[in-house]
Amino acid sequence: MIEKKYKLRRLNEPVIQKPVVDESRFVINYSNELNAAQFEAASALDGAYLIIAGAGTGKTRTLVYRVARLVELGYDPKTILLLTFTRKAANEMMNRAAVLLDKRCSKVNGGTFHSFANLTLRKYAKAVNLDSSFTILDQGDSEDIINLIRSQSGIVTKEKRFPNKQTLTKVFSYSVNTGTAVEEIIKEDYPHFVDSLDKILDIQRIFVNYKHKNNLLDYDDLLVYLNNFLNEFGPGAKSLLSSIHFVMVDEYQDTNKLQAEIVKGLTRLRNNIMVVGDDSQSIYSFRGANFKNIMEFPNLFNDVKIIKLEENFRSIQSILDFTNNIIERAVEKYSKNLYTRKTGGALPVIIAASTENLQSKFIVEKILELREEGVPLKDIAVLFRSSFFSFDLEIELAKANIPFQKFGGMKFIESAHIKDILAFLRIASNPKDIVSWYRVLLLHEGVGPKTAQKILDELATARLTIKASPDSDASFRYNEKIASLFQLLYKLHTERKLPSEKAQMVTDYYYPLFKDKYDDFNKRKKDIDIFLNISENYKTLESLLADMAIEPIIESVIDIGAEDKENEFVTLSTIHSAKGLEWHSVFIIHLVEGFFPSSRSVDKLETLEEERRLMYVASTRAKHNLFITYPMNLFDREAGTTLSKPSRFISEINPELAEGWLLDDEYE
DNA sequence: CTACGGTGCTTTTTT
DNA sequence: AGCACCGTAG
Repeated sequence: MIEKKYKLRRLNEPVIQKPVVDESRFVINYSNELNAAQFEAASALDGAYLIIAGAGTGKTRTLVYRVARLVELGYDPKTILLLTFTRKAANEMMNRAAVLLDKRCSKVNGGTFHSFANLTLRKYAKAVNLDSSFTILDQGDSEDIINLIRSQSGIVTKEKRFPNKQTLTKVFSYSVNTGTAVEEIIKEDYPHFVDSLDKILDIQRIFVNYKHKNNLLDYDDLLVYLNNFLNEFGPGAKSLLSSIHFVMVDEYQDTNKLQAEIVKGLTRLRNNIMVVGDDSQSIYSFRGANFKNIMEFPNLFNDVKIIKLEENFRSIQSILDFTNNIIERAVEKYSKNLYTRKTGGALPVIIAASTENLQSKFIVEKILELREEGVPLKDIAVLFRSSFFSFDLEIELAKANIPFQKFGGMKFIESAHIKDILAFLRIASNPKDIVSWYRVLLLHEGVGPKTAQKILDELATARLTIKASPDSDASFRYNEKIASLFQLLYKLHTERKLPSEKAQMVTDYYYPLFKDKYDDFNKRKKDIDIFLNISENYKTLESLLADMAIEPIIESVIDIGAEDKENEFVTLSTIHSAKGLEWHSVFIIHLVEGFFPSSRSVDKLETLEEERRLMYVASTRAKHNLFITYPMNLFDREAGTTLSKPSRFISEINPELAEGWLLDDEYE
């Protein structure tokens, strides 16, 4: 803490930087439209900057203005690299900058670490010893492969408990992202598996090999390869870096060690880096993010200038008091002093409902009431810790005919039927993609794991290749169905057609299998239509597949309530997916000890602290109204008991900062 | 070797 | 409540 205070003092030193710029040369009046701290950040040029931006302090606005200003100064927008947490965030920023200045701003090089890695690696594949047609594995794909290895290697015995595929995938990924040895993670977080360590490492080794052999990259590999590419600093990397003049990273508190290294690597040529973040909003530690990253940033670069944004433009005073009270209890943080000029409005409300269903009914009524008062549905959100918390509410909203859209939870591309279709296309793009082969083969009647493996073995020894029909001299006799599958794949692989045409071919082939496989195929069919629509936006199969893996664009329609999803809907969202967004009125539900904070987080200080930051993120989304609800009886399937204690995050709150309501059964 | 039905187990959060 | 794993029938 003492150290931090010292660093902050540098803030007040006179700004030595840059010859004075004549502000009148700009189209935009920067100093007028930004406050002092924002202006300082937005007008920064060369050098390293850390912007500590509290919730609602106009972080995005500041970045947008900086982009516009750099463009106005004559820098080529393509030389500005803007790394954000989601593609959505990047697009939004570029659009805003384009509106602010002109369309030059939409040419800015923006995206997530992963999407940037994807594009870079495809372009410079040779330099990192990759085939540029690599396939990207999402987490489910990785799990499938690990599961395959796990069950085939004969490593797992019934007698002894062995980590399941999710656990293994998590451990490996965490290891890569944080630079921690697998051994350490097992010892620390899974001590009961210490005995199996050797076998776990075996599986990891096989997994790494497997990916390499089959031209597969998982999310972590994208970052690892990019980092290596930058570190080796060969001709390719040099040419890339010479085309990047400014690097900006948003949501820096949610980057991990590997990403920090990449940032360092990206600035090898020019030391121009600006990172923006808020340590109090770091909520991705399960992905290896470490909020200490942001605190260590000043040690990573020379002469880091720290700028703090502290004026909150989002919330009214009573909400700000409430959220400050939550975060004050955090054990470790940069000290910040958020203030607002917005007064008026009511206190946040804490509502106790006797049951979960009553909680839902209350929210429905309140939403209707707000709409009466003129608050559009789009300005209302219901936030929760885990996506299944909203199941009951979804039913009630549907009954009341309130349109809603849910974010977080089941993704469109994670649904089995979409994964099926993608598997065909992935083989067409990368015939070495064994996971997809496996998935596709298993769809066929009469083909189980053994037969699939047999076919794959034939493929591996090249006795079998994708041809119009399987080799007659292959040692295995194939049935007609498999023969027609091979014909399809052959066409997909060789014919020059648009992705949408290929997608259509797959759908035609898949439809009968699909109808057999799913009882609810009618509902799922809509997803397929959506997918066909999406595919029309792409010129190459590779870009379609990469985007589907890296940028989960939309939600499965199965989850969408009413029809007019474009216009008016209430947002239901996990807190994680609500990051960076704001609404006039916000509900946070299920504030029950054991649910939020989750029972698996309360034993360790670090994880509990993260839950607290989650609560902070959730409540700082509210501009005007904040409703926090909890059912007094909530059945916990995992524990098999009913939980009834209000979350510590509400019982700890200074009672003067919120109003308390008790719901009885009048809603019944 | 696959299909199928029963039973127990699991369940944060996401690129 | 939905999926993964197991045992059994065909």
